[in-house]
Amino acid sequence: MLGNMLDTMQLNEQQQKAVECKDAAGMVDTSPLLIIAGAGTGKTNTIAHKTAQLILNGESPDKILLVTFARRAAGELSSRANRIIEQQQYKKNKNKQRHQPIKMSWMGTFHSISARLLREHATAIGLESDFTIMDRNDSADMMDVIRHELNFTSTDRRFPKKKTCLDIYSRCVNSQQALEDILDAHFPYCREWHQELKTLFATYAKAKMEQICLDYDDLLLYCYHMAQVPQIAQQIRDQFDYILVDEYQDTNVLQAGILMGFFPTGKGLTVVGDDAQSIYSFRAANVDNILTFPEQFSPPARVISLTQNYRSHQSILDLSNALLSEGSEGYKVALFSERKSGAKPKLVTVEDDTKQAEYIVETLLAAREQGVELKKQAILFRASHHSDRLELELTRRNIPYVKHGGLKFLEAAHVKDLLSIIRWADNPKHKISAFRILKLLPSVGPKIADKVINMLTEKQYVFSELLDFPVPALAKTLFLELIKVVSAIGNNEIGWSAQVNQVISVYKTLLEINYDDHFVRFGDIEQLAQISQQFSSRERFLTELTLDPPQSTGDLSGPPLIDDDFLILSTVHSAKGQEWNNVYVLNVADGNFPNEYAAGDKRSLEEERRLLNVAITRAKNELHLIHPMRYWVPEQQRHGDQHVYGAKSRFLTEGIMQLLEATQFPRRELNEKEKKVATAAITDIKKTVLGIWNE
DNA sequence: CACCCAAACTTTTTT
DNA sequence: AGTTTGGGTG
Repeated sequence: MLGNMLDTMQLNEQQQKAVECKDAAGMVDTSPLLIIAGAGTGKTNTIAHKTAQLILNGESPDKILLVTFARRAAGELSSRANRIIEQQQYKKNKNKQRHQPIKMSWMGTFHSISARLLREHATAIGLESDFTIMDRNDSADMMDVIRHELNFTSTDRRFPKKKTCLDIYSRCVNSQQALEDILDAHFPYCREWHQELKTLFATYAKAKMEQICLDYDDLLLYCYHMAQVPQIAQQIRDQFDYILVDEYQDTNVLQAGILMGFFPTGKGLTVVGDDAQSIYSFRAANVDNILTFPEQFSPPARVISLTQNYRSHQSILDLSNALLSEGSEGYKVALFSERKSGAKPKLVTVEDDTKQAEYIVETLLAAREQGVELKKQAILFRASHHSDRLELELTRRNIPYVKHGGLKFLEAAHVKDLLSIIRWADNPKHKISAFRILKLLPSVGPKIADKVINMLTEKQYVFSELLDFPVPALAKTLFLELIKVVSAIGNNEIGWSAQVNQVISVYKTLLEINYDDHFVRFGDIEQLAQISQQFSSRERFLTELTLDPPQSTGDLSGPPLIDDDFLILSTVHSAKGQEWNNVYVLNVADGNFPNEYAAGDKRSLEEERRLLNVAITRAKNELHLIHPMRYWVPEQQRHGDQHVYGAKSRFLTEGIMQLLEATQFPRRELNEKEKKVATAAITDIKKTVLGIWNE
């Protein structure tokens, strides 16, 4: 995917230096290292080579810890490292014997590695090792229940929504900052609720403990605190000789704290990243982590920059370089490419989002005519809903596409239902799941569900005790069936695949009762059953699925999509690490790039600049920045149906404009001759259309 | 107490 | 356009 395939086995001088890591005397150097890898500079390849090199030198794969940003990247890295090892061994002894594929067991995201370390060392820190991991939705639901219980909802002023509450909480944890500071900086409109929020969060934390649940933030938080326990830290330190961390620019205080806690001297530690692509501050990522990394150690860590870009041609890089140089912080590494010629990036001004959609469809179809498959083109945008108008147009014209960062498979109500049954069986204390399932029974609502859960608590979480609970008559049969299944699963009376079958057979009825479109939904359920069998156990299934949710429905069924050629629609955030021949960026106007909520604060503004930079540097050949003069803003309901006039993005300064080719769409009026043809044609067509009635 | 409907209110990006 | 809240009905 990345870079030029021909270059896979060959490294340039900078990459070689980053891989080899020897000191002046030619001795192996394990002192801390920072690799600044600009966009498209073959970062993945370099890390893969480095890993392969270590293994070829005799290092055990089990002693290498590889931390990536997303699971996707981990898979790519591992297969590439294996390819390199295979090639090298073949070169060395020319034997036909294929080596056993290396299995890197310690490879994953900070969250998944943390989960694993916590399960292993749970007893040492007084934690149950079979904790349930809650995804964002579970956590939000739990927040919701608690804020109702605390009576924060029935007040004259409206309390923040459950998701907002969770966002605030999450930010406090991940940045390790006080609630008041977070509210002032990022949620000023919730400031008045700070006392209630504090109570809410305290109760939420307690509830999680009672129900043996850890949310995403807890995984890091617990691990961070575990790293402060000297004996455990030492044990984990001894477990690893080399630690490689990718996308370091997007780590937060907790993640950096985990690293520094376990590996304070930085021995064997390599972090890789690009501060110019740090775009996750809303998740409390802190660019300072990468900016100050070298000074964390004495002597300071070495820094190697990769600056040769293998993706784009020079005029795209010129734009990126110029954009970044107008920013106010960072390592400011200018990228260069050997491809000196290429079309100047375009800034296309269109009237509104309808015209924007038209322009894109027209241009990308023209490109396809020229031989650029849809797959090699992508539409990028700031927020998920920005592509709504375009999606309509694509559907109308039968252009297949896949959207990343949109509605997730796991967010579909029926998928959540099914998972809830399994989760509840897995962890009877998991109230959120229990509540969700029970409410699906006919004539069972919040009150009855609550009673059932209380009963279960009283009876020490033994499911069979529920069998004679007085549920409403209508619910009786289903209720009994449900409890029997859940009980059997919880006790592991049957194997994993039988468990799934039983759950589905109960849920099928519930699905039919609760959803009109149950036919369509059942398809997803069957798909989920298929996926479940790829995992060896229930615990693995639940953990993996919450930590690495599939990006789109297409991910699950594998490659056989509707068509083999399809267009990619993606948020800029989800587009990280990817590349396409032609890239179209939607709504490049003030309000989006930069986002209006970020424009006030200097640091957020810089992040917006980097976000635009990420979008730009995805393009290999053609880059189209589209600037609608008016666009629809759904939040602006104050005056009803309203368009907002998008001012030109403040990032497009005069210097930047020099590097862009500014055009209009529609390009021009028809000339006289064309007008005549058009008029004649439409007259004829109208005649024909009416003609059929006049026969 | 469950369920349905109408009105009010919305801050983007995601492991 | 989707979520959340409150009110009315059965």
